[in-house]
Amino acid sequence: MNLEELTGLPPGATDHFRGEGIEELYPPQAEAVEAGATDGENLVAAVPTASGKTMIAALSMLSAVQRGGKALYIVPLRALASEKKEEFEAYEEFGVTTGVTTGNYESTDDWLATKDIIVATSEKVDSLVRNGADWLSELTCVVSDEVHLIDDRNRGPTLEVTLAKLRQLNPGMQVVALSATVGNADEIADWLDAALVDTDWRPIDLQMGVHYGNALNFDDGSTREVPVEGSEKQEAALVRDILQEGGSSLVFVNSRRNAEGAAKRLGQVSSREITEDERAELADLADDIRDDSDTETSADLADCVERGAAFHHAGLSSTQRSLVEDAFRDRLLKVISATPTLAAGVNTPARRVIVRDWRRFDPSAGGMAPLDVLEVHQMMGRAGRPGLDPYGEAVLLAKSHDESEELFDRYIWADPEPVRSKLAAEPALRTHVLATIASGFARTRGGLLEFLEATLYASQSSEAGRLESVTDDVLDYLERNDFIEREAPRASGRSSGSPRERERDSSGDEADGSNDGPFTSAADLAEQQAAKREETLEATSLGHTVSRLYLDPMSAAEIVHGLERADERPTALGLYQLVSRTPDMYELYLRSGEDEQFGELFYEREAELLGDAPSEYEEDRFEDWLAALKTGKLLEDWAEETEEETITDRYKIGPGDLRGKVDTAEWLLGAAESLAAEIDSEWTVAVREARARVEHGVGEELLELVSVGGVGRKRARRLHDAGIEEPADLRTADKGVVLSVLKGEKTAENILENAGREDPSMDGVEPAGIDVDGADTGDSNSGDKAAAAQTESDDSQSSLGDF
DNA sequence: TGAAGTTTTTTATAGACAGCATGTC
DNA sequence: CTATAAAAAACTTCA
Repeated sequence: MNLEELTGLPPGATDHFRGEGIEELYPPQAEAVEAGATDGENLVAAVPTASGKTMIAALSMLSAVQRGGKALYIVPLRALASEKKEEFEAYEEFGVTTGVTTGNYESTDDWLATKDIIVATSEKVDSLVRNGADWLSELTCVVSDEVHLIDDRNRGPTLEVTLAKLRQLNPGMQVVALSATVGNADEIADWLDAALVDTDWRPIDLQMGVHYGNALNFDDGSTREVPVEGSEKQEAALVRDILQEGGSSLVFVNSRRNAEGAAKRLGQVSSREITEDERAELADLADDIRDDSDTETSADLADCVERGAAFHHAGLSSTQRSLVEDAFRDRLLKVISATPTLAAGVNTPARRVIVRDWRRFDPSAGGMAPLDVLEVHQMMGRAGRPGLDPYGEAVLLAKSHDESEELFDRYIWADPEPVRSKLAAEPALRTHVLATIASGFARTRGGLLEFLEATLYASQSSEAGRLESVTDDVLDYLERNDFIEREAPRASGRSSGSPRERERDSSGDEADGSNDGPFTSAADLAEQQAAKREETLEATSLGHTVSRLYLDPMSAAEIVHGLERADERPTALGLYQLVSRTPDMYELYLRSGEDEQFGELFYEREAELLGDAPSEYEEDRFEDWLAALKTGKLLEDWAEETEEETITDRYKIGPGDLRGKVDTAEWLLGAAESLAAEIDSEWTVAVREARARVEHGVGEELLELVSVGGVGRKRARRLHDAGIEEPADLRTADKGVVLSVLKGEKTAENILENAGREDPSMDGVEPAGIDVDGADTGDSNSGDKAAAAQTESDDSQSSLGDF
């Protein structure tokens, strides 16, 4: 199908696409258009990665906008949100505007309401639905990218429920679901009342194969010699082989350590194939990486990068991740070894993809479990850049002939697994049931069940009554914790109930008519059931707060109980441990030996912890408690200005993990603050302070200073050491002192200006000797020395409790 | 006896969304 | 119940 044949797009859109070099639609795209993508028809497109799924979405959204509507594009990752934003912002040249909203992107409701296309993560959309954003009801088109993630145990239910709610909110709305090729795209299409485009067509050839011995055997029967020389590993041979043709490669492994180890070894391969110019650019890139964070992980990464290789996993900071991704796309980096982060994330194609490890440690399976076919296909789909590579190659590694055969059967010839809803899992249900009640989507038990019936879970579930019984358990839990109130309807049974639920009544009792059998007991039962369906559900004020804050109700319950139990003002550590033991905090596991170490810490500081510790004899629960204490201690270290490197070293985590923990704690403590206010706790201020300390990573005495723009944890400490204790001091302090503390004139001027000083200019000011003004604390150390001293004294990792 | 080299045992294991109100070194 | 790499420990070798 030719671009000219498209109708219903905004004027200028066709020219825009032609400007991008698009003349003709790919077959799946044409098929989507024929199925009504540009006419507002529902559509499920199950096509491989990089086969132009975004174009299908774009055509649907643009035609919807042209008809005067508004479109929403749901992505699974924040990184994808910014990627799509860049892409869609180009539409502004013909007058279609784009806005993004994710947890950390700035966005206000009125601002979004003016945009034609909005990009958001599924959680953010869920939150918007809960908080009743007005513009949601103006949507005429919703695109859900990577919809197969409904299968994900943690985040799938959110997407599923969100889609169901959006559909209930806007009955005529177009739904376009983009999926990887999965086993049951037809079921998803059924659920969404959508047409189905299901194909494995790809714009460039993808050859899949298995490397064994010295040969690479492809699925089309062809073979390529790739000899393994000397003691090198298979992946090294494969990387070298394709690099000599000028192609880069992507190696998927199953652990962070393996990713780092492989990158180190592959650096020896890649460093032989880079030019002098590239070497210089790589050195710059390595410096950028070192600048971002001075931890061991960064240093290792920088060392690899200098040789043209890199590793990629969630322990990297987001800056480092995008530096690596960009450099790889620019062909500067020749090879990346990565954990599966990269397969799901932003687009980073390579000529050759090597799936080295196809098994992964899975505690629930009791050991190593094979990866899903879907997952391996997602990785393999990263092979080949349309228009740039002649073809893509995806290679699995086998160590024996048998394994080679197994890999062909298991992954290359195999179809991906079907997508199964995970909504019935209790943690998911408890969150979404509360949200559904709080946002007024359901006001009776029957209404709730009716809503749940519209989910994929219900359409896939064969086990009758399962959803209902789990729902009842969840309702009990929510009522027990004071999040909802339930009220039985008046005994008369068939009365119409309260006025506001009348709207639901007509559809809520459809099953009853057939029950007028001769046996009164059956009729009684039916009546009882009908009565139960009319039970009213209402969120309490606390329940509304929990739902609005986007907390797991269980987290909220834990925090509320913890605060209620506190007789004295809680310490920072107490609060950090409290939020760390909620299910919303991603767990930090205890390593061997650490149970003892943290057991000791526990006895030392038991009094600070909120609520009752589980008995030591309940091993599992006690261990969880200690694990939370470990996380809490990490946060306390951070809030006591411990160096980043000391922390990453002590807890054996990457810089990205530290940021992640701090972010989550900040969010949870913010929520805890609202909860404290809600229950009239007297510790609201303590919570706020603990949150502020985590946010900035500083001690209590620096909180005022860090509120000045341009002053972070390090500068604040140095200023404080120099006797400048609060923003007001900055306005009167001797400029020489300020300059010597802050280094750099521009920084100093900028900070003084932010502090509201009238004459921030540093012209002609000489730095004063630092020890001139240390009088206040009697401590003449510069911040540098103090920081250095701290690092040194922290070197003994074995005793955590002694500072 | 002790440094250096080799084999065996032990150990550990992926990912990352959200509130709210603005900005690190 | 499954794997694998790296680190640590145990053991061997040789001057």
